[in-house]
Amino acid sequence: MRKAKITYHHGDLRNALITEAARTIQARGNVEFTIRDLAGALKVTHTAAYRHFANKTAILAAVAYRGFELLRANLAAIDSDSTLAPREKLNDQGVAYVVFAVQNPGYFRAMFHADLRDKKTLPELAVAAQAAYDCLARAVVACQQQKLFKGHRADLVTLKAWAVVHGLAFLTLDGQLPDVLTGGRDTASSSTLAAMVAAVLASAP
Amino acid sequence: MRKAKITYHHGDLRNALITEAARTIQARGNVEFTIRDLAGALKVTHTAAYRHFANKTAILAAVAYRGFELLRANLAAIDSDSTLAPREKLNDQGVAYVVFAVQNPGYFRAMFHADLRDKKTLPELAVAAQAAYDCLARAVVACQQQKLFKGHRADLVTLKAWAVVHGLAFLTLDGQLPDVLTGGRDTASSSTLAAMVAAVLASAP
DNA sequence: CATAATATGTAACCATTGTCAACATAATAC
DNA sequence: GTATTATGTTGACAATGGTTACATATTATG
Repeated sequence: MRKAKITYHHGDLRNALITEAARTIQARGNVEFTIRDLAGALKVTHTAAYRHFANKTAILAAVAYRGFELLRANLAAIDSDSTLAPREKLNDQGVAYVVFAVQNPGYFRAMFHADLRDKKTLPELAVAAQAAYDCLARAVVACQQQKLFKGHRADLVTLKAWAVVHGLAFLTLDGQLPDVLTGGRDTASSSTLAAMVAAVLASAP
Repeated sequence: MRKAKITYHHGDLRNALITEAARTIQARGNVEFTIRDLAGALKVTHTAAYRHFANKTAILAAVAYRGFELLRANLAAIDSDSTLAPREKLNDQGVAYVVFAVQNPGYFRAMFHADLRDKKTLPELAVAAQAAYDCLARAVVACQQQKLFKGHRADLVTLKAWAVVHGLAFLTLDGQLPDVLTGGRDTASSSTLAAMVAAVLASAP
């Protein structure tokens, strides 16, 4: 559970704080944490955090950044899998998006928090977000090169694909899924969830 | 901008507090407000709020409840419009969902906040939410009675329809829409937004 | 080993904020 | 007109929580 290199007092307080912040957000279900609680969980004084972050928002930004990186890595793995057809890539990426959100709600919620909306001041965050989006966009373009989605604008198709999984992700996280769909099963199991998401994506309209 | 009946000191402090809370949430972009700020904006002492609400969470719940009611009313109006074909109803409801969210972000964000997730303790909130969902479900069933979406499960189709618009709503609110889509235009104009949403919904897949 | 650089701890400040108790006043009922 | 209730105010408490200044411990470096 702890970091790798214990080279100093704590070892890797910066990363530990990010991880703990994500954990806290996940536990509370909303983007709220206190520096003091993070530090307390790591057996460190709360002011130690200021050696690694300028302020609280910087911690949140770091959580979001790592989240975008993780998501991008997941999507990129599918994108670069040469055994998959374009349509499969698109579907798999959609499933992966929801699974990521459900398994990493702490990161996912941070990624879309209002305090980080001002992308101009957080350029690297915008880059990371764009990189993840580009994976999805590539899959759509590949589909169209196979004459799929004919007559549809690629950017609109991409946005729709994103919107479905983004909506599914938040509905799941916010406990809004009708019971009929989960069948009482817990969405904690990623395979169950993946099957469910795939079924929804395959549905009309 | 003020309430109708001025029968007492403030007139209708309870409703005014709800409205002001929604306004504050909208302005801040996240579900955060203080009782003191609400009261201050209404030229009332902050403790006056306790004459109408047990605590802060009760205010939030009232905001969410009114939100679900407003949304349901919007969707129900489309649902009961006999001049519309089932497929049109479904589309129009989808557009209406996003437009509602963008025009009433204060209510919309409250409706899905973590503090209200415990539906068991807030039965009337769950009822209001279900009523809104049922409008959408009815449109899907009507479509299927016209042999649309053949071979697809009605509940999955409904969920997908909900997920798309829910995702679009939050992406728009959170400022995640790629510029290419908005074309630099502001989503504040509901007609522009409606056209955009309709285009996305009409896209594959 | 001495010293600089880095990381963490101590202590305190101070603004914010939810909540409560006691009191005051306006609206309504009888 | 007086009693009653609904509504709003005053004042205060206690907890929270971000932030800073300064002291101390640990490690790296030469």
